[in-house]
Amino acid sequence: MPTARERVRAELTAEIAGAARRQLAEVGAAALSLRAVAREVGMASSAVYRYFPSRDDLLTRLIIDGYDALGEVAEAADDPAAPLEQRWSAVCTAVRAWARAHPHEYALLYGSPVPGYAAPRDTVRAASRVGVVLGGILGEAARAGLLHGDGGREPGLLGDAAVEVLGQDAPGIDDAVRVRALLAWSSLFGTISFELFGHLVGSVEDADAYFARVVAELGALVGLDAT
Amino acid sequence: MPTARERVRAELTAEIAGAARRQLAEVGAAALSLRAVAREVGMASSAVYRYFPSRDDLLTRLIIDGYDALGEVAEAADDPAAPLEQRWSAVCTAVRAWARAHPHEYALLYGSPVPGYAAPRDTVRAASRVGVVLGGILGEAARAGLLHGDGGREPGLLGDAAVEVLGQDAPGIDDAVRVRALLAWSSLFGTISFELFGHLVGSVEDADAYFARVVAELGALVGLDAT
DNA sequence: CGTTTGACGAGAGCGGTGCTCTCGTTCCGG
DNA sequence: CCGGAACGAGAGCACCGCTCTCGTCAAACG
Repeated sequence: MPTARERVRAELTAEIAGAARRQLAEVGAAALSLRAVAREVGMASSAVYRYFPSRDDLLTRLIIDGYDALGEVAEAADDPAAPLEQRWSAVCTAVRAWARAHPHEYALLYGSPVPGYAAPRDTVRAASRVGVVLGGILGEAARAGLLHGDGGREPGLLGDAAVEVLGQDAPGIDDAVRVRALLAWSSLFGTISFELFGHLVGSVEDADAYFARVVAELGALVGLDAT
Repeated sequence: MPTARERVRAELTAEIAGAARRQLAEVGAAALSLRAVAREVGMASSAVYRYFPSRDDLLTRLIIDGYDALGEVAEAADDPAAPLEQRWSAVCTAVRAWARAHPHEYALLYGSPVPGYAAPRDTVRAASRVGVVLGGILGEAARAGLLHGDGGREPGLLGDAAVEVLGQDAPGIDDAVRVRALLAWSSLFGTISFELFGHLVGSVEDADAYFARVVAELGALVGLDAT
């Protein structure tokens, strides 16, 4: 049961974060100014420090919110009743659409990390949501017997997170499959980053069609094409 | 024939850029201060503006130098006499090693773009060097008859740059091969970025072994494994 | 050879930033 | 009811990018 004071504090904190998110969308993380945020909400700049100890903490909040927003988009785009390949494609496309709609926010999440590597716990939980959705699809494919590795196991290669997202008990899953899943995940965001950051200018004309091909190629890489 | 004045000017420009590069390696692009660079070279901050019109121009210079350094590393790592798969692996490994040795510089090149998308001409020429090396390997593979697409051609999908790096006249090259080449390129840097930016923490334990597997997987994706 | 012109370096200054400190006010809980 | 904590505002510090002005010095020109 939050007191009235805690309620209004939470509201003001959210209002500051909202103004900061608007600033972020306009000018990007590098140019985001705590003073400008304070002006937008009508406070003295020093008052903002009652709610966020520093500019980096404000950015960390925006990072967490961004991961959550992207994760929600990914979860909403996943229709468990649809065929696996279609689910994979839908989630990838939704992630790309969100990135194109929020380029500065995406750059904050997947571009150069600006604080000295952000706060661990809250950040990683929110950040993992997209990976959980994609991993869930691949895990279901494994349970359907679609995925095949070479049966090899290399202790010390991967971490717990990579093992758990696919489901430990699924048949046909080994380290080769897990590596391909991680690679597909990295490649999805690598492709989106290259598109957004301008590295594909001159090489790709029809970005939509190219991305569709990439998604299909990644699906085939992990083994989703063997329907 | 440069006059003496032009010579000393070029030297001072290079000295400023060198100090800036040192600053960049230490504190990163976001915290790079033109005034600190000026202090390091023993000049007034206003004097630096005689050589670089703005901080963004200084960063652009660092970007171009960085692309050139990385391109040189990639070219030096490519031994044309080696087997194709080994050449591919050697270049990828060299690129990753450079990135790990110069994380802030790498982040400046492949992280969030900081100026309003940098100057076009000089930047893209320097930036393309790594792609040219990788594309050259794949083009040679195509001329050796290793690469096979589906024969399809989708006009308006790709740009001239994607067509030229692989060599237009090589047999067996179609848009499917070119898409896979672009994907492998994006995936290489996506993997390196994920590693450097901390997105693989918890999922990958042995980063070296994981990267070796990824490189092999990407080589197989484009068709280099069919030796 | 003398003069002039232009490049150069230094300094002051402007508006902006992140952040700290102090000082009234206001409101909640014992 | 009253004391302490939370709060907002303002001043101030050090730093930033960038501009402007003003001596100086060297190269180029008559």
